[in-house]
Amino acid sequence: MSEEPGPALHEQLRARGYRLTPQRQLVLEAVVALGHATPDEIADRVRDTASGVNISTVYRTLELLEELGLVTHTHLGHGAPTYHAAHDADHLHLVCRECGGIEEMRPDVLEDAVRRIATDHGFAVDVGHFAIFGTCRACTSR
Amino acid sequence: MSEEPGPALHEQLRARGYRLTPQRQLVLEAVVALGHATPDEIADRVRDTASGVNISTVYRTLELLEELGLVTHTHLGHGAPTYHAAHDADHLHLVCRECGGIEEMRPDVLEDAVRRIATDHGFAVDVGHFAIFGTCRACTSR
DNA sequence: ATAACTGCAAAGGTTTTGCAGAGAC
DNA sequence: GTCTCTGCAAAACCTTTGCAGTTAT
Repeated sequence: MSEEPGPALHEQLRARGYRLTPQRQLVLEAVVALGHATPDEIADRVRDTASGVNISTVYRTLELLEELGLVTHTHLGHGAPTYHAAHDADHLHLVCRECGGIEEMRPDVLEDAVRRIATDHGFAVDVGHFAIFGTCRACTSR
Repeated sequence: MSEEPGPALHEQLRARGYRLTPQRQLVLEAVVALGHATPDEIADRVRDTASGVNISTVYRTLELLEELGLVTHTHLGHGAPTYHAAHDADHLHLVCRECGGIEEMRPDVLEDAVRRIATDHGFAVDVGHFAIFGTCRACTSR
């Protein structure tokens, strides 16, 4: 595992003139712990662990952490976006439109396509950032 | 062009016990005419053409038309979803996260990946339904 | 001490819902 | 005449913003 412990966050923040606060640590920890989570779920999680972090602070913090490259977000459909810790962002989501289920998948399958899109369109694909919609095995055979 | 004129909609609706209303025709026409549009843009368009269709009717109608397979929607990011007429849904969207620009692309590049996802995961990918995020040529060189 | 950060409350935008009246069949 | 559909208004979400007080540095 290439997990970065606390101090790294501190450095990253300071390097840009930001400060390390308990809230920022808690939000980052929650994202890491939850794996996948919406801003709301993150706020809930933090509420359990500590005195709580206001939802607007959660939003502001997620934006900041994303700017620092520590988390990323994905749109899994209609509702709120899903946040991941950056270090395990390297997977795809298969979202079933029938049952709403979400599977994860290694991104290898798209390597070739990504290369061609870069060549043909000069577009650098961010593979983790989108969900693939369709129908899962269970729903297909129904 | 394989454009279906009015009567087809009537049949499709009746076959499922639904009714043909002016609002439904207008919304479908607007989707076809606009190519890409959010529910709000559709409502605006319809407002010009006729006496207007209430926004909640637009939502309800889009849901219905999607159920009938006449339109599809795509999540192009944060905000509102984008609707297309089903017959020209066969393209992909490249969404630049820097500038917000949207390019369209033929879906051929993904054929192979789609086949593999079907084989490996039993998941039937709906190619038109997702946006591909990344950085476009202009923003890369900036 | 200073500037950044947080919580609160209010506002903004999008989508959904309940219901009574209008309209397609 | 039915039963569906629409418009309206309210509510439910999700996210952002202004501001005054708090806190990291």
